[in-house]
Amino acid sequence: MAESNAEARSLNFLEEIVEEDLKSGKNKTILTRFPPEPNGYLHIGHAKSICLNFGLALEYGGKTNLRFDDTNPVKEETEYVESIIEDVKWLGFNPDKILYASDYFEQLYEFAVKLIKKGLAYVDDSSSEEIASQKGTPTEPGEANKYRNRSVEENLQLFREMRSGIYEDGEKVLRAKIDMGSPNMHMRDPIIYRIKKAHHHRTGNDWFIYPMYDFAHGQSDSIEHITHSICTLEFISHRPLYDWFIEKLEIFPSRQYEFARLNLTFTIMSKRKLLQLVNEKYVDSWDDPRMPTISGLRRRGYTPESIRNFTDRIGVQKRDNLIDVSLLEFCLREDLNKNALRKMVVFDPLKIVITNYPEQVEMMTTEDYPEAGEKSSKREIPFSRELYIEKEDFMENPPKKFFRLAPGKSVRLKSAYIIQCEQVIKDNQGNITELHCIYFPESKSGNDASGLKVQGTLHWVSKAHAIPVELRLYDRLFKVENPAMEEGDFKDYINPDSLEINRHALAEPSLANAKFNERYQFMRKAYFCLDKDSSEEKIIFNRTVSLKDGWAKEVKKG
RNA sequence: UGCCCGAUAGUAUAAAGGUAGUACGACAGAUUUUGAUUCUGUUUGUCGAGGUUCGAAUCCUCGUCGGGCAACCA
Repeated sequence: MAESNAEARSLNFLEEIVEEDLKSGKNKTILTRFPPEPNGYLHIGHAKSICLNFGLALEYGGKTNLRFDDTNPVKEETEYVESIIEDVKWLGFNPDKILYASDYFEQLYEFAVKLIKKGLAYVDDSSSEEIASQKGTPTEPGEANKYRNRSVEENLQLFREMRSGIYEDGEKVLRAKIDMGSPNMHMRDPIIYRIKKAHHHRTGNDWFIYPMYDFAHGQSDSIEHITHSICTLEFISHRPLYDWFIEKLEIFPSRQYEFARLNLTFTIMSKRKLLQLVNEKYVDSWDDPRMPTISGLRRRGYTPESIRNFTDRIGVQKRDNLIDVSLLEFCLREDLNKNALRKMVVFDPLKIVITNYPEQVEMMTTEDYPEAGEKSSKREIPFSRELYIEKEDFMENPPKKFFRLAPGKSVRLKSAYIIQCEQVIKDNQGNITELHCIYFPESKSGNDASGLKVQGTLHWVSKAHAIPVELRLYDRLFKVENPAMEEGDFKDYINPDSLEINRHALAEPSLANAKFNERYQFMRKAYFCLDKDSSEEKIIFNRTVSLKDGWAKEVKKG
């Protein structure tokens, strides 16, 4: 992956660390890991972490494990495990190994015993409230309690009993004996094992005690010989603890490095809030195309390529950030522009009759991938006397800069003829019902001998051949840039117009064979993909992202 | 009023004591059988005050501002 043509490419801080460790001989090779807790679906923020961890390993010839941090049985489910594995693979990465912290429960238990034997851990009978109050606050030191001085033998006995299941949840915990006066809250004798008589998604009912994050994560890293354990900023204050356990347990010295998590405008990244949106029906599901989840983005039509590209461009640093969603959309369009099949779909049909065109069907040839130029595959589209164009592409009294159809004005119909509007037909209420136009036979696309010049080109479908489709038009989920930072409930800022369903759109006939793995550009409108709700009777497309609309901008300016 | 992170255009991200650059956005223009794409140009920045130095975004000091830390969550 190294850039050969840019030897002076600047490195991000993680790449610098890795290069230094490789150069100094500290590591011969690197091993990273992506460590999700299977308690929810992955989102675009996780994609940044995945790309970072896998990307770093790929760049320096190392490997990456996918390891589930499954130490809290009450929150974790195999449904989440499966979705996470699928999402990582969809993004284009292959874990060297798929592992689980729960695989190490026995070993972790032995680590705890070792700590007790060294006089560095003790069983505490205090209640959760007592422990909290004894812990002090960030500005006041904590204080030791009477259990802190239990003998090694007694601690060993008690810890064994905790495992055996004779105590109930909350009766006892195992704590590391460090420093109740530490300015770092995490060093004030952190709890490392608690009793939870719960069913675990993998170990079933084998265990009554489970290790806490701080006594599982670093240890798992060490067991796997992870060289660079990359996590988000909020774990910085855990690092002294991470290192303390490695030192006292005398195990492989994995090292932790922290980066700033991704924040994106007009959405939220909290798993808890995302779960709330699903549970309270603000969205249909975890993979609702409005969700920032990987599965939502996938269903929306995002490509793995565009997401990987995006994470490359945003870089990685330790400062908080809020990235403009327009950058994500730029990366998406960049990819789709190259790879989406062009199609014609009329969203809001207006009938036109070509009065001088015979009652016949003529097949027009058009390119599937205009960006590919001559190499593009081609397809044929039926053209006939009665067509539909977009309502918004006609104006009876157009402003000067309107390049589309108007009485007496002419435009080209994409890949077909130039037409001129002769007559506007209205109903009793004065609504425009159809347009009568004439076409110029000499102007046929590909061998235009008319010499006519037009300012606009419109998309169209043939009335007799068009097929009805449903379009789901998605917009941003929130009305404000940073919902998480607003006053009050984040749900008050949900965009009520985040989904608009169009049931009267008409598509060119080739779309009857739309495929799930294909991306489309409905010309002059937006990129779309087939939705999984589609059936034989109803073809449904999701709008992935709109095309940039220079005209809309012009209109807005007035 | 403890400890720990951090601060470069609107948003991100480079510059490792020596010309503040790049991308996205915005704006203007060219091209265009998609008002798309492409291309060209313009715009805007080192949190503040001191210090070290021939020279500071970079090193030091003191501030200011933002974030994190007091789950038997991860």
